[in-house]
Amino acid sequence: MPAKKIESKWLSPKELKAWRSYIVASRGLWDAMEADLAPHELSMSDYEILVHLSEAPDRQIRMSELAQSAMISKSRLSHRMKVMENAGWVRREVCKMDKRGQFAIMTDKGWKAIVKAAPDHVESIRSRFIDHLTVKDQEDLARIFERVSEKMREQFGDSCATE
Amino acid sequence: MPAKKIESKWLSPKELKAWRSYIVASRGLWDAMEADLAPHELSMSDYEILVHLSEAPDRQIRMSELAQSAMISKSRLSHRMKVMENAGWVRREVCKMDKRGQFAIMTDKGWKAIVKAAPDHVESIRSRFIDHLTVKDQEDLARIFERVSEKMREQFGDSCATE
DNA sequence: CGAGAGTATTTCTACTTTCAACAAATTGGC
DNA sequence: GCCAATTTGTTGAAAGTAGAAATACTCTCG
Repeated sequence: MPAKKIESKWLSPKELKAWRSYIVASRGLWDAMEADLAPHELSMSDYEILVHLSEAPDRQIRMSELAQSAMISKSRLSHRMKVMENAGWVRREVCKMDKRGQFAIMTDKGWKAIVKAAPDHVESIRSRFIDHLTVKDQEDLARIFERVSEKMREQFGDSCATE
Repeated sequence: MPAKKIESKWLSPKELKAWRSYIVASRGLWDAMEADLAPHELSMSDYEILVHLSEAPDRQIRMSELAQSAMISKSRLSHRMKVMENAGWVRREVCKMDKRGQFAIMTDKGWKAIVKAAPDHVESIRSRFIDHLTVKDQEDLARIFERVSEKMREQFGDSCATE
């Protein structure tokens, strides 16, 4: 049986514990932070979109780029943008250079919304996560997850295709 | 101003890096693992449900308990169970003792499905995550996320209320 | 016993997200 | 210049999800 890797042995206790703790905490953390953000009428995902938009030059950016940086599909971005457009936080404008393209543009109202939400969100990140880490922990986490991301990138181009 | 905490200062570079690396890697990891699991006609969430069900005594457990351990809402579990029931992986049976209740019961077919998927899933956990960690990393992660979970539990009972 | 309170689960409603087209515009070869 | 292939972004239908209301029991206590 010279086939694939037969090394699919089960996880050791330590490996299992690392994985389970990570997964369980992460799901809880996400839910808790969604809840923390809810008073601002924002989901974690919408917040992410707005942050990336707000960090773009002139607070405007092509839809595709935005989808990519926020790690969501184009169709999803399209749908969310429609909602946020109705809320008056963003507007869209065709790109002169490439008429297929659209620019997502953050409005003043959108800017104000994110500026208002940010301190609470930061406090949420702190109280739910950062405050329980030593500086060493922070460095370790950064190093570890940086590597995980890097390996994912080189591993397969697949699955990133958030098409 | 003795009010709440005004300490909502922004994150330090190290804090920010820890948070961003964690969030970015986690989203990528989740997507990649969903993709890895897809050939088995399973989502991460459904896999989780089946694992908890399979670990219950006699591979059967009350709906509420299952929802709680899999960290999903009851209505969602209800819906997924209907799907998995159609797939023949589980069945439901009223509880004799308390006729309000239902037991979720894993069928042989369900057991076979999870047994078949497990090795690939473990390989996925390894290749995407565990293989990039030293034993020290594993211990650190377990400790850190254990604490994060613990703090969430004691912090507020809210948001855990996956009611 | 029987009314009212409480519990377990499903169903209903209102989104949100995904998936598979689709139109429009651009690109590149010939 | 012309046509096929690709890229950009949108859309509508289908699937998924959360939370409230509905349903069907059980329990408590007078």
